[in-house]
Amino acid sequence: MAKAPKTAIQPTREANYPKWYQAVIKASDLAENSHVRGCMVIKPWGYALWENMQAVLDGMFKETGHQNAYFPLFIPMSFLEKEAEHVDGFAKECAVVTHHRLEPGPDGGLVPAGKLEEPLIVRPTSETIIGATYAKWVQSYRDLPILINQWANVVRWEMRTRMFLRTAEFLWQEGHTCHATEQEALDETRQMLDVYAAFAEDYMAMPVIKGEKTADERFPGAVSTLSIEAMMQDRKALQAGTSHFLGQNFAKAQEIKFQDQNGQERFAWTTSWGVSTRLVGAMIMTHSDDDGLVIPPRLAPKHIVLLPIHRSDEDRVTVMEYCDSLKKELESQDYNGGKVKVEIDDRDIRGGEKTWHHIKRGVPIRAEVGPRDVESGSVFVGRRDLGVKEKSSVPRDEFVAGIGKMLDEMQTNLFEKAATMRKEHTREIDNLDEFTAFFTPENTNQPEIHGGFVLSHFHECQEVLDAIKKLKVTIRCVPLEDNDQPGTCIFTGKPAEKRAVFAKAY
RNA sequence: CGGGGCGUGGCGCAGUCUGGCUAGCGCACCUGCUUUGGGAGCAGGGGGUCGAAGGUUCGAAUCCUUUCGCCCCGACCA
Repeated sequence: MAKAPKTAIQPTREANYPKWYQAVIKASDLAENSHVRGCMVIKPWGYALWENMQAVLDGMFKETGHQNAYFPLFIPMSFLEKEAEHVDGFAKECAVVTHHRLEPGPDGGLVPAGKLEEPLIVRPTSETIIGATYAKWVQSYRDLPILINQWANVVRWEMRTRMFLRTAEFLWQEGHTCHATEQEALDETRQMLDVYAAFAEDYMAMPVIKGEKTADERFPGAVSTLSIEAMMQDRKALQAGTSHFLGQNFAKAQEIKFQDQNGQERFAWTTSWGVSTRLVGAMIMTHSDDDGLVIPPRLAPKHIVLLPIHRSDEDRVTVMEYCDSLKKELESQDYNGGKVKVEIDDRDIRGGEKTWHHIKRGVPIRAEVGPRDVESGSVFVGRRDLGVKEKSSVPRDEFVAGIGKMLDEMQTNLFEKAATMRKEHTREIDNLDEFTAFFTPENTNQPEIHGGFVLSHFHECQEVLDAIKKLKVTIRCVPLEDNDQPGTCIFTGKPAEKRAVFAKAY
């Protein structure tokens, strides 16, 4: 017996969280670094997860009246220049296309030739090009609203990248809507935030706080930015989705105008909202453990893996027959608006290795089937959200009939676990000393997991920002719900209407 | 872009300070035998010229110069 490591993933979360995160991605086969700096290759298992996220979100967008469309990858540079704040926000991270042809160079390689008259930027986000298009589409109030989403890739030339959390190129969806009235646009902004929150909680099993960003954290060019914020297992915050009320800023910059019922010419009101492959990172950091990935059942590409165990050829035949028919029965069971997804892993490798393979990849349920199980009409079941050794024998009929319930239980369990974790590390703080202590690690020499979410009253001003910057803390958002008690800003002593969520963040 | 670290078979590393036997080790891989409700054991085997370029030297993974890339921390950000 080889000395099996205590955990499949090393280092553990406690020992080194960032390294653990990378190790999980590698061990679970989600993605890997590519030959291009800052860009990743999303492998089949990771992409299947993203596809599941896409499918659910896409359904939610359509239920709320949106349609998909597609706009160009390239944006003329002049488009970006039209909205001043927008330029400031994105100019530094734009990839720029300046040529359209390659020619043999003097040293044998290729050199760019055919300089473009106007450089094109690779979209970091599409407000400008979509806005310019909407300007052509909108003449009358009868043309509104426009409710469009696009699934796309965008490029932001970030200084520092991290797989899924921040890559130079990433996949996302961006909704862009255009309305006749301010209220309608505001309602849309809030509606899509609620959609994101519902997705995060109901599908990702990830509790989130819905809130509004302060001015310094706002999307460049937006009037207000709403976000959902989640707590990762290292107690840092991750912005998991944003919904922006753009007011008339982009409409004015790009002349999205229409005539209203009274023949008056008016600027439209626009919104934009998006979530990205960052959600995969959020999912990893919310649920995974020191044995690898844990996938909430409602997003899992496979719900159950059947692991046949057999020695003789004779056993093999009966075990495989049993597995095949069990697979069919399971696949006829309803789950989450579809059917249960089952895989039989009959690869000719050691049983232990096979089991760990699926543990590391986060398959929700493992069911071992050997001659003994065949004989007794049962299966030996292990759940990814429980201990590796917490396996139990379940009668086959019971297993099949209860599979939906078991997956639901696991889904709920994951959410509860995450919610409990967040609750334990969230507190209301009403004085600065306590606040400072909360965000100061005990051992400054080594990175350690500390802090969490703090709800404190604040008066939005530079003084507050300077104070928290020293602690490497940011204002995540001002919660939209249960936040009506006025108080005193713990940094300035000024009266404050609301509390904000303070946290260290990704 | 600032600070730190690292590039040696598929992966993880040792060797580099103090140049010198055919460049090692673990895992993975291949073959055989054994084992089989569990990340197997034994035996045999294949694969690297040490990120790249230049230099010093009788001799360079090791010293010097230049360069490319990656990771971590910071600033910035979905």
